[in-house]
Amino acid sequence: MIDTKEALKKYFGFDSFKIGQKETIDSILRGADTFTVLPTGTGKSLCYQLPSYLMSGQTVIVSPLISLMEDQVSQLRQMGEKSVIAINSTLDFSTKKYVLAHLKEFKFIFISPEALNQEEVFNVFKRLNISLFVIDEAHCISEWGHDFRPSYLQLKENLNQLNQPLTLALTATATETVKKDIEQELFATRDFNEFIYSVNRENIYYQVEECEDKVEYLKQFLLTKNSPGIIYFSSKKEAERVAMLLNEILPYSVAFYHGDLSGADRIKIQQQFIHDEIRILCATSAFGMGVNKENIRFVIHYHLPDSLENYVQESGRAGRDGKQSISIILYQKGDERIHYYLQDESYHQKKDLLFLKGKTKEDLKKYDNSLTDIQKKWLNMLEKNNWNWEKFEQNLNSKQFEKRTKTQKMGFYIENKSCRRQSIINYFNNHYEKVSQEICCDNCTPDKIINFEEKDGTILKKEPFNSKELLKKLFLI
DNA sequence: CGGGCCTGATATACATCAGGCCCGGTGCGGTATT
Repeated sequence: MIDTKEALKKYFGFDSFKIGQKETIDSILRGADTFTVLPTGTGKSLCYQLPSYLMSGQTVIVSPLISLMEDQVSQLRQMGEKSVIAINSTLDFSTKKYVLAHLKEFKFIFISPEALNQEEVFNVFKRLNISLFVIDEAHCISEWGHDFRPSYLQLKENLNQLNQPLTLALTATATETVKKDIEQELFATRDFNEFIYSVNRENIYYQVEECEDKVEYLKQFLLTKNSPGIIYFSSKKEAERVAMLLNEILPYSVAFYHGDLSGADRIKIQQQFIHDEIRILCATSAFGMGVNKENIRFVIHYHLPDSLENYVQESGRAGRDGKQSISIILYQKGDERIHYYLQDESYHQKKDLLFLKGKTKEDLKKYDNSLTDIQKKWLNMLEKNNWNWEKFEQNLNSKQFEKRTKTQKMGFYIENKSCRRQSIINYFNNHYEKVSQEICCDNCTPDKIINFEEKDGTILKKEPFNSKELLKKLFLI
């Protein structure tokens, strides 16, 4: 038996494992497919990096974001690992050709599910010697696979064609739905080990505020604070509007972050936030995955999150350093309707596709220009699945219903008068876990004063460059 | 889905209301073109 502890010291310089790591690594080294759920973002990459060093073949890591891949690549390179590459659209044509021709020489290969499904790429993967196939942020299969990023549902077929390599799925979100989807899509015909750790984040206080004037609430809250925080919005415009407003009245920088920003702006703002040059970020759900900022003291939801899964992901970005932090949802009746709309919207896009049923390939070419991106991808998938419309329509209806139900449950959480922490834990199906904390939530311990400010926190001066940048953006619209 | 806003009709000189319209998240990709 391999001494994993010795390997940990040798390759990473650590003396002991963090929670969940040893169990996961031992399982992989025994040759068992593994599904691991760890609550925070820290320490998950070691779960595949260490076994990778102890096995002779190559490790493939499927990752949802280019920025995530690049983080991991540079982290490995910093450790002195040269044999690492990310395959995605940032590679230019000739580099990509070169990399594919020499892919056998790389130990760690990061790739997006879309890139993996390009024919010329996948053909190369078939000839690799894959000792471990990792799906990082595996909840994306359930969250995005059914509509937003259908390539995630191709992984099942990819694994088949690669002769079922040893597979590891990693995530921080594991409701029954997510687990079911991952089981079905990745481990359908195989036994696998499952390691699920509590979602409870003891150092986060949970609070819900029903309020008419959310901006006023924010002003009151923020004027007495001096710590880094994120405010989540379900609309890009509103995130920008509130960021501008707060930037005027607060003595430090507030910026906004959403999917319309260019890649360069995203990187810049994220870096400034990580280095405390920007103190508060008004963001949509575009922000956060893979962001390792330890000292975020509060996460406020200006709008209702669309599900407890996403709420836990987003609020969980507070207090990575283990210090007392707070998560507040500002709720106003009707906040949920945008989610219902957006869920309908993606449903209707699928429904619009149904009129293509029965048409020949030649017929379909005529419509090609009028189809949305996502519709084209569905057509692509349907073709690969021999035009199984029946299955397609069934999925369409059940996924729509599932998403709506999740938003409704988020609404129940708001109204709930019992312990919020316990509600979250129950939702993630850890019913046997009973919590009781001195500092817990607004329902359990409303009288406890939450002091999460650093005593010696100094107010950094405003970055003039950045506020100018924000103003420029506003006037360009 | 549903709140907010504009428009036009009504009925009568200033306001009210019905009806229509608008708006809203997440990312891969080598799309074709100035």
